[in-house]
Amino acid sequence: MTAPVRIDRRARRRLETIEEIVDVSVEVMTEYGVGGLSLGEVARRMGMRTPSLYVYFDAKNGVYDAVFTRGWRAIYEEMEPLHLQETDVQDLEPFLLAVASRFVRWTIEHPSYAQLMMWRPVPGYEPSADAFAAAVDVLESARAMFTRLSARGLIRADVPVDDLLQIWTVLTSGVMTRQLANAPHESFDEGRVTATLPALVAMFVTHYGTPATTKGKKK
Amino acid sequence: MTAPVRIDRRARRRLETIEEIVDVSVEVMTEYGVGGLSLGEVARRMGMRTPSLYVYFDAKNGVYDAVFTRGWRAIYEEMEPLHLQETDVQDLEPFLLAVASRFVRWTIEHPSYAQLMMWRPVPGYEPSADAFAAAVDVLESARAMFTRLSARGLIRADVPVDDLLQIWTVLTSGVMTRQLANAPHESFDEGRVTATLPALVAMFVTHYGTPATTKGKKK
DNA sequence: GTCTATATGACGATAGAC
DNA sequence: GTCTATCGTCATATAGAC
Repeated sequence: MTAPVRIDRRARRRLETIEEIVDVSVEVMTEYGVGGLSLGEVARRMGMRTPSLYVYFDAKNGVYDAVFTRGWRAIYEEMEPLHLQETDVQDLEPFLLAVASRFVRWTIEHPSYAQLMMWRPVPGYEPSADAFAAAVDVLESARAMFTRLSARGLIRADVPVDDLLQIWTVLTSGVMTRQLANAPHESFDEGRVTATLPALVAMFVTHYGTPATTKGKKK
Repeated sequence: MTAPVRIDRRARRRLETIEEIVDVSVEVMTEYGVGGLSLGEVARRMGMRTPSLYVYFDAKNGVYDAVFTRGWRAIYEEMEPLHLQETDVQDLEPFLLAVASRFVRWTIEHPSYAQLMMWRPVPGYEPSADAFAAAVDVLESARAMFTRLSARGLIRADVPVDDLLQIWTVLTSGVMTRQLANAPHESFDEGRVTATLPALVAMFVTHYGTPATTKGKKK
C-alpha cells in the first residue's frame, strides 16, 4: 500500500527537478544567448555535475524541446482567452490590435523562448512531434478566431481563412523579428518596431475587414 | 623596384585566401547551420590546420563579420538598380512587388547569409561598425526609393518616410522569417509563405499608395 | 609572411563505481 | 540518483620552423 505513494513522491520530485532544469536553462539562455546554453553552467547553478542532468534529459536538444513546448503552451494560455473574446466585438480594428499586441508583447518579454520558437537559432535542433503539436495548437486557436470573424461578417468572406492566417502571422512575426534582432533591449512599450503595430493592423483591417467594421473611418 | 610587385602579389594572395575562407565558411554554415560553423571543418576542407586560419582572422566572429558584410554588399548590388528604376513607374503595385520579391528571393536562396544578417543566431557575435554600415547602405537605398516615390506623388505625402520604411521592412523580413523558419527547404517559387507577397504588397499599396496609382482597380 | 606543433580549458556525451 | 573518470571536439594562444 505504501509503494504507490513513494512512487508518486519520486515521480513528483523528478518532475520538479525537470522543471528546475528548464527554469535555469532559460536563465542561462537569456544571459548568454539561445545557442549559448551550456549544460555545465546549468549544472553549476543547480549544485550538480553535468552528467547528472542526463538522468532527466537524453541530450541537450531535449532541454531545448522542453523550452520550446513550454513556450508555446504559455503563449496559448496568453492568447486563447483573448481569441475567444471576439463574440463581443463590434469594431474589428481595436480588437485585432489587442490580439497582435498581446502576442508580440509576450515575445519581446520572453526573448529566449521567442527566438527558439520563431527562428532556427540552434543547429541540429528540430522540435519533436509533441513540441510541434503545442505550436500548432496556437495556430489553430488563431485560425478558429478568424473563422468566427469571417462567419460573423466582420472580415471579407471571399478570402480563405488560411490566407488570412498566413498574412497575419507574417505581420506579427515580422514585428517580433525586427524588434528582437535590431533593438533587443527596447521594451515593448518603447520599441520603435513594435510602435508600427497600430499602422500594420489598420492596413490589415482596411484590406480585409468588411465595410461594416470600418464605418465612420477615413484614411 | 621589384619589392612593390612582390608585396602586391602577396597582398592579393592574402585576399584570395581570405575570400576562400569565407566561401568555405558559408558552405559549412549551409550544411551544419549558421551556429554550426566550425573552424576545424573549414581548415580541414582547405587542407590547413585550424590555427593557420588565425593568420587571416582574429577570431571566429571575424569570419561571421566578413560573411555579414559580404551579404549586405551582395544584396545592395541586387537591389540598388531596381530601387533606381522607379523613374519609369506608372503603376506602383507591380513595381513594389518586384522590389519585395527580389529581396525575399535573395534571402531564400542564400539562407545562411540571410539568417546571420536578419536574425541573431550566434551568441556573442555583433556586427562591427563597418559591417553595420553595409547594412545601413541597403536601408538607405530603400529609403531613397520611398522618398522619390513620395515626392512623385505615388505614395501618400502625409506618412513619414521612416514609417513607410519600418513597415516595409516588417513585411519583407516577416515573409523571410516565416519561410526560412517553417519551411526552409521550399524554394522561393514554391514557398507557401513567399506566395503571400502579392497580397501583402497589395495591402501596402491600398493603404499607402495615392489614388493615382490605384486607378482602375477594385478590391 | 605563412603555416605547423603543441597546449589549454570548456564543451557535450558516455561508462561505470557507489 | 549522483558521482568520478574519460573521450572527442571545439576555439584559441603561443612558440617556432621555413
